[in-house]
Amino acid sequence: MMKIGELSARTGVSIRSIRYYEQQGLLTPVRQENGYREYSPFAEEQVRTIQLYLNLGLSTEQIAGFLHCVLQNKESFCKEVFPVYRQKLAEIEEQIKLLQSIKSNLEERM
Amino acid sequence: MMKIGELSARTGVSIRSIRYYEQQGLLTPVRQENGYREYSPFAEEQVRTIQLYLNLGLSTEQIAGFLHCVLQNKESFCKEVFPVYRQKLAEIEEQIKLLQSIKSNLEERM
DNA sequence: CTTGACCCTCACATCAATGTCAGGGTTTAT
DNA sequence: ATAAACCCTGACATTGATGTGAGGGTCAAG
Repeated sequence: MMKIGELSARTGVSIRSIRYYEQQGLLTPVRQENGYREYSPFAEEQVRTIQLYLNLGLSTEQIAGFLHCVLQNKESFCKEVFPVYRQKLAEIEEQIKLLQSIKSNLEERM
Repeated sequence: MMKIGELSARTGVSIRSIRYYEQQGLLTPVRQENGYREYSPFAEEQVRTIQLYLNLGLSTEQIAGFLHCVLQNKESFCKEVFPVYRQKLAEIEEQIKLLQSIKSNLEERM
C-alpha cells in the first residue's frame, strides 16, 4: 500500500492529476483513518493505463466508460472500447483534413 | 457610415466578435456623440479579412501584427506576414504528425 | 409619449486537464 | 519538542474566441 506521493513518483504523474482522476471516477483509493489516500500496488498500472488513453486523445469521461473493463480483460474483449475508438478516429481524420486544407492554403500564399 | 448592427449583418460576424476585434486592436471605429460605434464602408472588407486570417488558424495578436499592411498593400508586399505563415505551417505540420501517429495507434488497436 | 429596435459596458461562462496557492493537519526523524 | 516532509480540501488561473445576460441609454415611428 502506498500514499499518493509514492504513486506520483512511480508513475511520473503529478499528485494534482492523480486527485483529478479520482474526482473523475477513474481511481478509487481507500482512505486511512487520518484521511490520507491509500493505493494498492495495482494502482500504478491503472494510472499508466489512464495516461495511455489520455495520450490517445480520449477524455476522462470516455475513459471512465471502459476503464473498468480493460483493467480486468484484454482491451479486445471490451466492446465499449470500439465505438469510442471509431468516433475518435473520425474526429482525427476530420481534423487532419482541416489542417491539410489550411496547410495548402498557407502554402499557396507563400 | 454604418453602425455595428449593419456591419454584423453585412459580414455575418456577430456583434460580440466585432467588439472583440476592436478590443484586440483590429478595428478602430469612430464614436458618435451618443457613444455608438460608426464604421466606414471599408470596415466590411476589413472584417472579412480578419475572418480569413482567423480561419487560417492565426490569433488576433498575430493578425494585429500585419493587418494594417495587408489592408493597404497586396499581402505579398507585407514582409511581416511570412514569418507568421512559416511558424503556422510548422505548427500545423507538427500537429498533423501527432494526429497521424495517434491515428495509427488507434488503428492498430481496432 | 410610448414601444420596439437599436446601442452601450461589464462580466461571467464555455472546454479540460493541469498548475499553483492558501490554510491547515499528520507523520517521521532528530 | 521541533522541523522537515508529507497529506488534505478548496479555489482560482490557464487558453482564446465567442455566447449570453444584466442593467441601462438612444432613437425612430406610431
